[in-house]
Amino acid sequence: MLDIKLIRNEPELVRTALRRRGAQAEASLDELLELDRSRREILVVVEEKRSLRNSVSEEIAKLKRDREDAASKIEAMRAVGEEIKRLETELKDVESALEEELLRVPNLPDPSAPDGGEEDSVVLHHWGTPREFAFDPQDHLDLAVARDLIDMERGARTSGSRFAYLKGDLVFLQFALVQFALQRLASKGFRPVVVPVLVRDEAMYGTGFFPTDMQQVYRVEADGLNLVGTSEVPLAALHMDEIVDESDLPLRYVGYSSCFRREAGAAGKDTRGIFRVHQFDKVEMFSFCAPDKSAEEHDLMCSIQQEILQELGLPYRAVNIAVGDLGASAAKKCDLEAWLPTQGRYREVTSCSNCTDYQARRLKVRAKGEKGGPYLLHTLNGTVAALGRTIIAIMENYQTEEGSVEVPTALRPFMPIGMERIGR
RNA sequence: GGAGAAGUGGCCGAGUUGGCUGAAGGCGCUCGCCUGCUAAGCGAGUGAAGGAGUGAAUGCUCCUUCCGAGGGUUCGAAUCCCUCCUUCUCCGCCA
Repeated sequence: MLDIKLIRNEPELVRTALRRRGAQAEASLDELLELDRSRREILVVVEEKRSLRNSVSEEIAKLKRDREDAASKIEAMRAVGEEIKRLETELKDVESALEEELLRVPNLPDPSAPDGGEEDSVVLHHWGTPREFAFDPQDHLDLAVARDLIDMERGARTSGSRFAYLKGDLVFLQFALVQFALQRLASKGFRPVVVPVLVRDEAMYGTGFFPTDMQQVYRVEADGLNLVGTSEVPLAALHMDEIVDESDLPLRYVGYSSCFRREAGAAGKDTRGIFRVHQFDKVEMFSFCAPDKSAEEHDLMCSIQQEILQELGLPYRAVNIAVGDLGASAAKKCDLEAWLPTQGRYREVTSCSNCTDYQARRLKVRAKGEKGGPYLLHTLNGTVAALGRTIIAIMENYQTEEGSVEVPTALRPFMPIGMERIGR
């Protein structure tokens, strides 16, 4: 959420920034300003009346204590009370309309995010050299099906399309990745957290997934809860409504959870294998930091992501995502795309966003300390390991001619003893 | 799921014949004083949100709201009524 005061005082600055996201992002700006104006107009009147009521009520109390007659004042205040009630209703209507509009306005993009849509994202650099195969490489699903490591048919029978069973040694690989990722991040000061995956609406609104991306979310209507699409949601909500001590910053967490996405609108896209499924597991890092430190923090998180792919020996490229492709809450986002030999291209495996104070304002996450305060923090999130996609990248890049998969050396300490190869 | 109890400021904790309590008292914290050091002691300060006014500015003045959340009763509610949420205890069930 944007600061209404910023919109009020610098409407043109906001308009210009939002225009980069597209016409509809700035569409509600004028209506918003009008609602804000009328809110303050009504507020002034209400407060005057309340002030009057307060002082007269005191007089009434005094008269009653002295056992004098207060009937005429009480009678007068009855009318004022009704007037206040009427104005309060009016005020509340305006305020909820304002709130509703405000919740739909996306974050202001960072100047360093490139203009344009998906195709305008800027490749920052490459790492690693895609392997030359002396044979025809197979894709992850062929490799896995041959050894019954991924079962899409039965997944579909049980749960529908885009659900899978992961089986056998691939399960060990997944948990090796989890251990590797968690330990690496913990050693860098990120506190491991297993998060709730069912969350209240507040957490969804607070992180900016509601109302914009409601159609992507599985909802458990009976309990009014939502399945999270990423542990970013419960991690961000961890400090909801809190004023933390500035000296504890930055607060760094690494979460592990299953993630659930409806993938509405992705029909026909990436239908093969487990590249795009409704349920996958992910290790995610999250940071709350001081507002003047978030650019630095973003760099740190991006470098951690790269370090991990490098240790896994997966060739990748880093991409600065264009404004049109940013989520509502991100001011800036960088993806890492790993090389998939059978697709002959780089595909997204991690993503790292700086949400500035957008989520913090919605969630009311603040700090105070020497700098004074309470002031809003900045929040950042980044993938450490999206297990499904990382497994795909490992399988495809580390496959052997006979169809087994070598385990990257970095993961071997976390595999069953002696297991250096999967599917032999 | 059933039966009870409770939710007040950073923390503990007063506050039920509704009115002068944003909130006693204590702890903690900050600043100052004092003291070889430390401890103790003394003094002052110490919640948040919104709005109006004022200033070049760090600000300052005033008002409103907030005692788990939302409604209601009343001239007036932390105090009375209703709904919801959360926590605790006991029982049942269960990974």
